[in-house]
Amino acid sequence: MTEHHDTDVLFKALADASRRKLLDLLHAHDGRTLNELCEHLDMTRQGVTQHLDLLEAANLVATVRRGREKLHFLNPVPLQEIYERWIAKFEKPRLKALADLKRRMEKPNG
Amino acid sequence: MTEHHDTDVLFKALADASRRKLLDLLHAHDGRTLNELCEHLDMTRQGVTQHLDLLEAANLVATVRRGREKLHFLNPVPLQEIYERWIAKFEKPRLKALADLKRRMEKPNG
DNA sequence: TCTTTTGGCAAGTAAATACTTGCATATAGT
DNA sequence: ACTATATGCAAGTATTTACTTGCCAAAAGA
Repeated sequence: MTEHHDTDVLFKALADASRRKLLDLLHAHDGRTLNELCEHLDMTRQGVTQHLDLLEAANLVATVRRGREKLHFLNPVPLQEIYERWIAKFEKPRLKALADLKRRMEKPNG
Repeated sequence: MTEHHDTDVLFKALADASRRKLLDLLHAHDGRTLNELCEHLDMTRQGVTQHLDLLEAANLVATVRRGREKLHFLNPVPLQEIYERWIAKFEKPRLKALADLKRRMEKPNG
């Protein structure tokens, strides 16, 4: 609507479970090639490429070519911006405190 | 994918600019009726209803009927959960510090 | 009771989305 | 040079999504 275009691209990039899984995979282990990522998703390589293209357009993934391979890296900055713009804004201090407590209780030795 | 269904519903609810605008409207002023919300969006009432239904399914909006009116309230808890699960997880302390700094510099008298 | 206001329900449509198949290209290894 | 590997590009398709139009019902006010 009256909103920044990048914001829309970013939220749309996050709106698909396969793409969130790709982010998770890169979070667990950065710098993977396309084929390495494909092994974890139940779709063709071309499908994965298209998802990665969207993540790259949203600036959530950066790539580097090394020879015939393409390495993928996670960029968490846009997620931080979502937090600043969309979550901190809506956050009630009490609710944050509750969430913090819940997190501490869920992993007491974390 | 291997993911919780609610997570998908939540991200999909946030993936549309009109729905994010509705959240903004409720953040600015809670408890609005359907028609009040319609005044701010350039679409039919039925279209707005469908967006609100998705927000309600994602538990981002709760409603109460008062006579013939339907009042809408924002529930920020799922946003907090996104933060806990998706942003804090990907966050590098340095990047958070940068974002904080950027925010302070952008509104020096905020 | 009659009319207006507020909202619900259902079906239709146009566009966006998530894939696929098929073929082409560049790098690497033998 | 030949083959295998890693990826790119393009077009087709089925589903989902974001709307619309049209009609219906309930509550409120005259």
